[in-house]
Amino acid sequence: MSDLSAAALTQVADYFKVLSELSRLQVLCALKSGTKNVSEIMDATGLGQANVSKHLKMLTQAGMVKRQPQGVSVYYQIADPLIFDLCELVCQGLEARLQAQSQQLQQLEILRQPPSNR
Amino acid sequence: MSDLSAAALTQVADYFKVLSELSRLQVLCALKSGTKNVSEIMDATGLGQANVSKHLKMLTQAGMVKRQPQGVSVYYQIADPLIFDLCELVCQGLEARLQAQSQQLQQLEILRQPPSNR
DNA sequence: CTATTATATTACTATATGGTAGTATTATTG
DNA sequence: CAATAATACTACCATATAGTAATATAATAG
Repeated sequence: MSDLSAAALTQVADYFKVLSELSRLQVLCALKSGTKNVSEIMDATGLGQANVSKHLKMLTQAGMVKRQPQGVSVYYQIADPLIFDLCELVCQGLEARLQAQSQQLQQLEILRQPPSNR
Repeated sequence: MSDLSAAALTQVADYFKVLSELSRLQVLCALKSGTKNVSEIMDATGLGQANVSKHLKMLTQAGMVKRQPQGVSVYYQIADPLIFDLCELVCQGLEARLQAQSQQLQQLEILRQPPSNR
């Protein structure tokens, strides 16, 4: 757990770090429906050009996205569908937690009823 | 993809962000084998006291870890086993990528054989 | 070759955060 | 109550990084 896998854990942490920014998740979501070039990604996400370019570089280096120049523009596509499995799992977890919280709130509501007699 | 789920994507990003640091993954791994108090976590990870405390706070707020004071010490345990499923998936993905890379290296090796005759 | 368009890179600022020393808080013991 | 031990909090520094403006590079059209 300590020495041996510290390097491995670092790689896992780095992978998660790429997925830990709204803008990059937006780029990935924009590519979920299919291949897009940089301009199309900018339109889909509303992010600036330099910004999109930077994020795409990170995503490419992380192996999550594949880059293919085509004429004057460059098309990108999802290279690692695992990403969406991960997001799906996290969403399910968050959803479950929200439901639990709303249940707790309901119970508080019940307790908050003013005493009917006394 | 754009407006509606931006808030949802932010939550997903925040979740990943908690998992995107080596120290926090080390804390989680230390807790994988069972409940531990802060001192034990410090021993297992080699992290400083204030540092562990801060990370534990983040992990608790993210719902990944459960806090239970017991006498003078405070015990923590994994509250969300999903974490390890996520790490497992990422590890598998990284492993697959490494294998592919080593395969590519092998092919390069073959090409690098010096011409036997001429 | 020149102009134009698409993308990438660089330099910079503002912000966020990991680590740590010092201090505060809380529980236990005598 | 005083002393001690375990944990939490605060203030601070150093570093990393998201966003952006300006510039560079590459490909195509004329």
